[in-house]
Amino acid sequence: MMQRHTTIRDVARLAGVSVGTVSRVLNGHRSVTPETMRKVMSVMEAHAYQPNAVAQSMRTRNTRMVGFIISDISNTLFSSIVKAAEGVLQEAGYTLVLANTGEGTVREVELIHLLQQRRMDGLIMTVFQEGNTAVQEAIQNLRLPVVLLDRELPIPVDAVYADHASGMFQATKHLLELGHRRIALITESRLNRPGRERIRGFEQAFQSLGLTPDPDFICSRSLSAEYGFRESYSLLTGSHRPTAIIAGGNQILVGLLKAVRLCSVRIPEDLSVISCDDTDLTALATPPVTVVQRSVRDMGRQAAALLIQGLEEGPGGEPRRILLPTELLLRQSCAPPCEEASRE
Amino acid sequence: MMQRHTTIRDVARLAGVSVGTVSRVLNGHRSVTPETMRKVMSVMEAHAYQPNAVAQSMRTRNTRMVGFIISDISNTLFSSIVKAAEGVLQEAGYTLVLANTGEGTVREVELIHLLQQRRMDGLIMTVFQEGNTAVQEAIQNLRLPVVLLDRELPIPVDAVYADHASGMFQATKHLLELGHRRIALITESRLNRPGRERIRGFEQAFQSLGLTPDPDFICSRSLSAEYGFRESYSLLTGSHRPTAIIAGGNQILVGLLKAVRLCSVRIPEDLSVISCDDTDLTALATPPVTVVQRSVRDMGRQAAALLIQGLEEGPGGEPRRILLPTELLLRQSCAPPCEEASRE
DNA sequence: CTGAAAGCGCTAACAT
DNA sequence: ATGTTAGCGCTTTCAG
Repeated sequence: MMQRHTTIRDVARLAGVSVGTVSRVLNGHRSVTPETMRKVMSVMEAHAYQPNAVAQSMRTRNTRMVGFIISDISNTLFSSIVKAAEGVLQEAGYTLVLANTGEGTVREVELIHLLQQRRMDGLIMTVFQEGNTAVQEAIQNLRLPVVLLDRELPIPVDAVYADHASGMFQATKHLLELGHRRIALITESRLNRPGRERIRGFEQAFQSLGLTPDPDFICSRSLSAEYGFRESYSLLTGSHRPTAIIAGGNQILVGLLKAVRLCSVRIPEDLSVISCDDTDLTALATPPVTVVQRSVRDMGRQAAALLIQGLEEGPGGEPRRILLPTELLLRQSCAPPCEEASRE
Repeated sequence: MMQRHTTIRDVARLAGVSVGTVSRVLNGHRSVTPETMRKVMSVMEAHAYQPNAVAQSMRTRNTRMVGFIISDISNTLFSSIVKAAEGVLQEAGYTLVLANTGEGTVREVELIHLLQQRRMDGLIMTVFQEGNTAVQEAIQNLRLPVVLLDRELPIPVDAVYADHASGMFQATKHLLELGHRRIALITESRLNRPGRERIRGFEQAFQSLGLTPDPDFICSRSLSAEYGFRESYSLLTGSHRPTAIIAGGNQILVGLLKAVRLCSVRIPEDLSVISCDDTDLTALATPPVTVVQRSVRDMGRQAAALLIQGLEEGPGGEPRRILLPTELLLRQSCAPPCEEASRE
């Protein structure tokens, strides 16, 4: 399907030099006479010569392409990370190859292999389930620089983490200090780092006051909006209602707000709400939602920077781990629990 | 940086056959004895042989990679389109290469050339400004299947459009029928198809009732949230206030809602609002926002399908254009204008 | 049905 | 400083 393009030989012939010389011009070697250089360049210009990157990759054994494997690129969190990473990569001369897994572990392994066949120089990814050994193996056999996003695997691999525990600690503490005791947390599975860390921060906040959270109020099975809705709905309509709910993820918040609307619950009078990750929705909801925020831009940039570092330094060396801060951004979705609710 | 991988020669040697035979097995040629095949396959298996796609591309002159050039992947509209397109492409054995332009026309041309050097089989893109001749030239010289998203260029190229005019017509008509006359439209520049079409639908709705829209109420210079805020704010604080505002894009709505909040304007009592494209925000804002909706999923899928078709059929043939429907989704952000406002 | 060999476009020695 | 040449890993004639 490819057109017949001008090749380095065409340029060489037209400029009256050898292919080696053209190649040297192309790669900016110093040992080329200014005049020869000029001659070659003008031929390239005139024929709009585009070096064939595939052939270059074949020869140099690197593609300057980086694979990005992600579960759902349409999630604003991920797309923001991708954008930031792509910016850094582009700057460094790398091109980003995107693969969406759609939350399938099988697909994930397939895509790792696919990108390996396509000879990516490195990979940035966030595995679907940390515990999956097939994926772990695939990554380990890769022998490529890999950077994990918010995932902790028992293999030596670079990673960028967000400090979810600390953010969740602050969020929970905030609610406790407002007087809440019946606080629910809806977050993704503890089988992945973010879920685990959030629950840890949540429990620690209770413990710091000598309290213990109600285990029935910790819902951690998925990060989908659907799950957020289901859990919120059953919490809000159950007999033992929480006075505050923390949504551990932007999609969970979407489900939570749907349930809140359906149940005609008022925020913050009837229910205090805190979410994780700042989005258009949290900023513009009524009332604006207090969130545990972090810089997704930093996450993407750091991941890309880490990968590039790994690419340039070559294999070996201790795995690098970067922990990015989170902080509580107060808005208007939290208030002391109403007396009636507290008395229940 | 690449590891020394098992090659087709290794496999051939180990299986006691020639490289040609291994290649035939790899490509599923019928003319291979079942036994030879088995032998070769088992060696491949044993050594986890991964054919080098770069070498294959070099030889076959196609990469099975498709470039996707977009201005802002973090915009939920675009990331949803990318996701849908990627799904279809993956299904067909193509891999998506993503390039974010960040709204720079220079960068756009550079990226087109970059992806050309990397020998993409095809391109899906949405140019930043239709009028830019440098980009038009770059696309035309590409000699590759290209699919444009919501852009109309004076060159023969496939494209997928949304029927913005029709949706905007309905939206405007809806407001007019509620009694609004001072309706403002904030949308992107008419230099691009969506802006042009939206304004066309807007004007036609007025004309269908023998009316003419106030030209001061048509703001069309950008699709950023910042622009949406600025225009909304000056509309809402001006002496000649609109009773309804239509946001021509999800980011413009973000700006509009910020201005609404700042000005303490009530929706829909003081101001009716309609937006374009359904998002979490429009569904969960208070009140939920009436929108001109369309299937972004279809847009991505159709673009990918069109490209694949172009890839398989080869060059030549009339450019294909697909028009996707839009429709008005009524929610609670519109009401008749209040008397006081109407009298002004 | 299978092997041998040419060559895709480029880079990097090695010569000169 | 520049030319010559050997591959990179694969597919595809062309023979046999």
